[in-house]
Amino acid sequence: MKEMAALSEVYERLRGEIVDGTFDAGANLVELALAERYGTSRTPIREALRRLQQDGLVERGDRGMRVRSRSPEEILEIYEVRIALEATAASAAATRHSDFDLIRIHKAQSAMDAVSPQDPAAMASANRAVHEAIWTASHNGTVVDLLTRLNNHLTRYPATTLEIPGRWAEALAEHRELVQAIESRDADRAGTLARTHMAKARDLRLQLYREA
Amino acid sequence: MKEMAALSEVYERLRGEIVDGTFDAGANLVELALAERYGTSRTPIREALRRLQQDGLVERGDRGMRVRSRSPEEILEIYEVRIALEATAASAAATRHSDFDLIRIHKAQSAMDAVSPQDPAAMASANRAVHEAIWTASHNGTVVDLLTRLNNHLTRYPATTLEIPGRWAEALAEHRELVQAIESRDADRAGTLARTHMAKARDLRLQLYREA
DNA sequence: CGGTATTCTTCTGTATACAGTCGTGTGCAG
DNA sequence: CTGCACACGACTGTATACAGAAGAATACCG
Repeated sequence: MKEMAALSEVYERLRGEIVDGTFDAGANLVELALAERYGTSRTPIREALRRLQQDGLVERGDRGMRVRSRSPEEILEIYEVRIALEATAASAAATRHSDFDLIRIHKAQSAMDAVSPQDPAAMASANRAVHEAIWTASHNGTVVDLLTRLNNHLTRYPATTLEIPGRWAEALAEHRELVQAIESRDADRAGTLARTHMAKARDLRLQLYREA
Repeated sequence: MKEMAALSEVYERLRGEIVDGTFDAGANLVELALAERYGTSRTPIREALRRLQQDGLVERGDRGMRVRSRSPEEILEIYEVRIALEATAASAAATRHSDFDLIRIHKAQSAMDAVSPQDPAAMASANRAVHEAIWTASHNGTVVDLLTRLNNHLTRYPATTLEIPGRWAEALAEHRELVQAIESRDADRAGTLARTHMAKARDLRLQLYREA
């Protein structure tokens, strides 16, 4: 195995392991332990931690850094922002999409259609791919960037709303409608559909909290 | 002079000097030079640079870091996002503001009324204070955080739209209307007003480009 | 046996050393 | 005078050394 650029390498791995729950919320991140884990010195670790701090994934405790934990209220706050940004992305995509953007969106959509509704990981990732294709079609790098980061916070909480009975089919239908609006360059409609699509996701998340 | 926590100290100073134009766009940031400038070693400098990189204020060049420059297109992209987020903040503020939030907003507003329309720096900062008071009233930390960062990118470009003849009075009027909507807890109206207020700012920015 | 003071350990923040890279300038040959 | 090669200088990426802070463990005294 070749030694990679430890700089972004460490950042990506650490981010991944925080998002996928390897380190759970509130866990103390000890630099030396991480250095050993990733086979580097403390220096690249510290830089990765600073970047993650800026992402809001990690915060300073009394002693060093720890994985930031998010209250249910904060999760809902994040959804509120995501709703607004997804709507913005969708209507921008309706206005500015290229022909190739549509190809990407359709591809992601068919992939999502083909996923077995029994495989939560595949479902989550296919769903995400569709959204990302739409973001890209917005041709607004800032929107893409912010939505990508928000997702780090939302995917950290395992239970996807897509696993709720009936939600998968519903999401597929909502995507279809949304994509259609984008294709026909109806910006207002695309924005509205994206908004209600994401608002539903937020409500379902709330539902999950209610039941738990 | 007491030696401060160099960690966040250096980050803040460097961010400030990038935003206010001390280092202009595209400038090469040499670690050793910065270390000398701030009287520390390279270590805190590097960590500040990593955080700024994550903020999008700085990017990796072939050789080290340089101040990221933004094309006019990108500036407009950022406005697009800001419009959406300001609308979100305003309608959230209408829904969730506390009594004290209103006090803060009114204070900022009177301060803005009292500013001489001859002093661009004071105008910009008073205007910003009003917006920040509204952000705070949204009680959505994520929105506040994102808007704060977007502002780093927008304030970097000196010419404020507020200096355009007639715009100052207009902005004051728009603020008044917006605050009124927030006070009367009319979320839809607050969102719409914020949206058009910011959209106007974007259009004026575009106007500035057109003339330049 | 309980509480408090003190030492010990651990870990971070900062500085510095070292190696590798990239660009640049200089010297040598044609 | 020009082209190429080589060497030098400047900077980053990575590792490590050192000091100080904060918590934990322990010992001492009531």
